[in-house]
Amino acid sequence: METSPHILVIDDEREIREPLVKYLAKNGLRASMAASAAEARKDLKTSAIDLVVLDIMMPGEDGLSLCRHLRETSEIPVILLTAMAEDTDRVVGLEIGADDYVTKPFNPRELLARIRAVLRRAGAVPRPREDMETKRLRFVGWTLDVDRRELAGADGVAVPLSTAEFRLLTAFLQRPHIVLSREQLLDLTSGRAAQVFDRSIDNQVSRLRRKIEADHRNPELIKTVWGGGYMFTADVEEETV
Amino acid sequence: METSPHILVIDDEREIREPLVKYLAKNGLRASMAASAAEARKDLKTSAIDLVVLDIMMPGEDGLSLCRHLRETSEIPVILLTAMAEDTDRVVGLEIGADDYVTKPFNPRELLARIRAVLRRAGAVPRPREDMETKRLRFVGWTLDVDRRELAGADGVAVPLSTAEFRLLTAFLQRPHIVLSREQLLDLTSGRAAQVFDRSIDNQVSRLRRKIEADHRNPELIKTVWGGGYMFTADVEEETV
DNA sequence: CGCGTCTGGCACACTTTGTTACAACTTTCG
DNA sequence: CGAAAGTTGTAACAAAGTGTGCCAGACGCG
Repeated sequence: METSPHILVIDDEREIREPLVKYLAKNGLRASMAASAAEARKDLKTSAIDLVVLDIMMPGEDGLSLCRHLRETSEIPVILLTAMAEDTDRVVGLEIGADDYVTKPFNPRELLARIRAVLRRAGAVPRPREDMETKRLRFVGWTLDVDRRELAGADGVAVPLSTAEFRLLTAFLQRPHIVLSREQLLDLTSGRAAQVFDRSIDNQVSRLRRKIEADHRNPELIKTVWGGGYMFTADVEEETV
Repeated sequence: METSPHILVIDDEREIREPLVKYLAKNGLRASMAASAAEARKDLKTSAIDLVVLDIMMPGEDGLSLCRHLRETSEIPVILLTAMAEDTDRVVGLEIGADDYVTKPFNPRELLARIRAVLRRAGAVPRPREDMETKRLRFVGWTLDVDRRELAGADGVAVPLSTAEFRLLTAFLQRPHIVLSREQLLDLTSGRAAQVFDRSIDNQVSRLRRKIEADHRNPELIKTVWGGGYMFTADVEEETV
């Protein structure tokens, strides 16, 4: 069952906000609205918003500020509404991380097309599935029980994993056959940014290899991509319980 | 090691094309140009293009047609250049899958900001350069498993490949029977521009030949094209799993 | 044949990665 | 509360991968 994307329209002018939400709903999108940045922040906390349409000029906290905050704390795409058609404003908007902008007055059909375009791009990203009902991940005989945080070999014998090892393995298993940089892996496992000479991922990979590779000197599962990062090379089978 | 994104500008008007490429290069991007859709298709085959800036109105095959083709066969982002500022044209462009558009005459700085914005979004995704669902490439007994980064001989024995060797071989296998210049190979394998006396590709070819040629003194698979580059001469069979 | 240019291969320098050791920190358990 | 065990990041060194300089030989052209 496909649930339609949830759009949040943030604009202080009711004459803009309400018709727009109606129009979007009529075209198969779920749409909510907020009349201020403060109101929007509440909605963002309590709803699973997929995309934000955001007016720049608003009393109180303005759109650019909220946009910046969104960019820092989430990956929710933002389309800016701007009254001015000046180049500098457009550029500033894009530079602080908005995904697109539309100048007022706008053609609703064009805005809809842009929303769909941005959603399409965002959807293309292999996003970590938060609605993971998957409980077990299998690969070449191994079984990782995500709920119990347990890894069992083909013979059924459990191999204890530390927290970091479990997170690293999970990150790999959710994204097999693609190269993951150290920075990405660090982000996925601990959510922190890399130091200048950060070798912690190397170390964790080394430790994980000892536990899951037949010969940790000739790794088959976690391959090194010189100058690129690491890649999990086995097929992964998901088992939802 | 600088690996700046590689932009392809496609426009039939030299007065647009050339200054734009210069401007992009001045701002830290690698830029190539094509004067027609046909020329562009060639470049797209032999270079690792990260983003396309595409004029809609061109003699011969027009921009929309090429854009549609790009969207069907790859995930390379497209920014459209359009002479008209009419809503319908914008919408059509976005609906067939362009990532953004700019109306002529355009402000170079704005276009640059849009290019950066689109690249940032695309860059978040580990980009599959080709629409490669292909998992195995076979040639005269050899089998390259692209997902596992493994090369196996006719006898099934695996030959270890380094990252650069793997990338080089993949570049060849995806473009057999075509002469590839050193510059193109460098672009395809490491995404960087060539130095003045760059011999790294020669070196990698030499190393690769030792691994896959029966007699690396008389290469049969990777032939040297004097003054031109290298050419992979065997037939390649793709196996999609 | 002679000349300049291009290519193959080697050696070496440099970068990146694997591994070990160790210190700092957390958790467990008495 | 404190000791013991386990976990994790940093540093250091060894090993592997990669690029550059060089030279001899191959090639194209007169």
